[in-house]
Amino acid sequence: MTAVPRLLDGSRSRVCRPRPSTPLKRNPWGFCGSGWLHSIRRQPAGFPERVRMRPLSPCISISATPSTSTSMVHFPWSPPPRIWARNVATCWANIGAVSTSPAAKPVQKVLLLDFIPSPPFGLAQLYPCESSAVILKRLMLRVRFAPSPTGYLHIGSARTFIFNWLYARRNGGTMILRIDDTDVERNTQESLDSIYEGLQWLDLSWDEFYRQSERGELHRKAAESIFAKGLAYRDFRTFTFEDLDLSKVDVHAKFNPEMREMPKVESDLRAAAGEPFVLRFRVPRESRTDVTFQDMVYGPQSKATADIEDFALLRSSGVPTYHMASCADDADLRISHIIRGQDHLTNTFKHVLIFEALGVTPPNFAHLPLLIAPDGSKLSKRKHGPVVSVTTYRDAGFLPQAFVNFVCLLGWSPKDNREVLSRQELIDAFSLEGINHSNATVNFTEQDPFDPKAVWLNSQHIRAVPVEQLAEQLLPFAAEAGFAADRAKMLQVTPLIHERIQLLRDVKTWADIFFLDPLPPYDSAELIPQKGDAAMAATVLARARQVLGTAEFSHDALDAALRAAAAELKIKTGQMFQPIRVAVCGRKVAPPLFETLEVLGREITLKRIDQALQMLPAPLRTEN
RNA sequence: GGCGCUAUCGUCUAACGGUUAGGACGGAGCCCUCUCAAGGCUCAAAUACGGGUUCGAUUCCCGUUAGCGCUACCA
Repeated sequence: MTAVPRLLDGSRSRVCRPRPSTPLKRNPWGFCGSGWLHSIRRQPAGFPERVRMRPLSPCISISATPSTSTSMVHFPWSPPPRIWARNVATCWANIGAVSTSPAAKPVQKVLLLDFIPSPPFGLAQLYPCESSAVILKRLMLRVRFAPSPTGYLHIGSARTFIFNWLYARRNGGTMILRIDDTDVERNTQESLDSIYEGLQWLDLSWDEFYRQSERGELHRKAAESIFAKGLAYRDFRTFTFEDLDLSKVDVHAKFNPEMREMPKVESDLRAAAGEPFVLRFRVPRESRTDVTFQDMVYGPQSKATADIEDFALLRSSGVPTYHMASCADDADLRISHIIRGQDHLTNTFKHVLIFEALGVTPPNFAHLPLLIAPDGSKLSKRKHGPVVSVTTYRDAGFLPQAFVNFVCLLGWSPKDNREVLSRQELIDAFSLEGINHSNATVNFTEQDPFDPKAVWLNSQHIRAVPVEQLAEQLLPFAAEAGFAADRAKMLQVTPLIHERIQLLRDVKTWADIFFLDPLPPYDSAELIPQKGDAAMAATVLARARQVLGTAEFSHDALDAALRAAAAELKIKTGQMFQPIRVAVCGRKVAPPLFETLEVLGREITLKRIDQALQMLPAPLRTEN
């Protein structure tokens, strides 16, 4: 009970401005009631229409007028329970960055003890051991994925999204997608499209959307406020990245004493004269010896202020740097947990300083071990090409759930020896404690672009897909392979290849025999059975032709008839079946024979046997 | 160069300071079987190195080595 007001007392800075709330026209979850939809997912312009039309999937939404005493809250984790709660709307408006209803009054003392559940959906049912304070904390949990659109979505960034997403979904928090597109020159629309495309394929949702380029004003204001507090200074020197020799340069050389200690009058004068400058953070070195924070994965971290250079906040063009923009946004959006790649671990010391300068308590940090290539280098599109792109996996016929499964196992483990996990199982099992500290290698080669474990996981997930659904998913890959496949035919074929394919594109190599006519040419030597000769092959096929001319084309009937024929010819079943298989499939490796014949039908079967017979010398009369 | 992070089979990983160091993928072999796949069984395969602390170290501490990251008016 004491913890809650502390969370609500407004100790965090309120840089954000209220956004207008949207009147609720149609409640996507089917419960009625007039009121306001407090969580709106803003859609970027040029957003793919299909995604745009999907129902909102906000993490929490409250529908009620804040003035009424009863509100309804929707929790997104499944199964979605509905909980009656009181005063949550005002409470949320007060604490959240999502939106502020004009009618919402700041209520300091909103206790979630007011969060009185009424039957049949009691909080006790949901969280038998948890207090309201814990639940409030869950509601306030906000994570973000902040890619910069400078290339396609690759496997590493997808993993970062997924870990954020799992954490939000596991704990009932809010997932935010923020495009960090401040570097105008390097950003491309294609890259943005690729990110959407990848996330859409993976069926990963987010609850709020922002574009950093639209929030420049906020970032600049934040930088100004730091400058106003005397925590930053103007640096009028100019040098380029090329001037720097990283192997020799010493941070101490970048303290810029002459700029750092420049009298304010002089600085103001030169700025007023229009001299360009970079705004640098004045890292406090006198008042403290080190910067510390607690990383939820790597544990306590600390670094001497003497080893942190006076980094830039604003470029000479006035455009905020990444550090500035990112922190200003994280503060404004009330990000509670920053989950990102370990390459930002050392940057975090700077970020902590920025948050403090902004007067904000730094969020929680969790850094993820990096994904690296087999040669130990960081995954990069330039060096490793499309093998690291998410769309490459999609186009090869990975199932999104298998991809997510695979990627989660890189640097994280449920610790109970489970490997094949459904999306829901991942959500249930996910925790930051399970993340380990060392980089993980994605095992790919030139010849084989996919990690064998990813392929195996995919085959496992394929086997879990119902036949009808799999057939449907196979259709585009069949079309890609040039097969004239329709639904009905595919439905017949799918069971035969279901547990033989590892990637959806394998339909091309396994199912061709059902769609191609005539068969691609093959070597007639293939027709000769083990321990047999061409004569035996010819005999077998001639006999098979007779039998199949009359037999009923069902599995059991074919089984009985062909086994009987083998016994009659006094040869092994294998010797009997193999020539038939090759005649019908054009190769030795194929789905089981009787099922195959059944699907192919009498006409095609006989035609293919005839063709095979023509490739062989005339059958010998072996009857007597 | 400085600073930070990391180190278990080929790869992904498990192991309150006490295990014959476990599992999975991949590899090899056997069984099953109309080929393939699946399934069953078996095998090979790891605590980077050197010092401590401890009755006992994969685990804690120090050093070495190696890898990665940051060190930009990139993100």
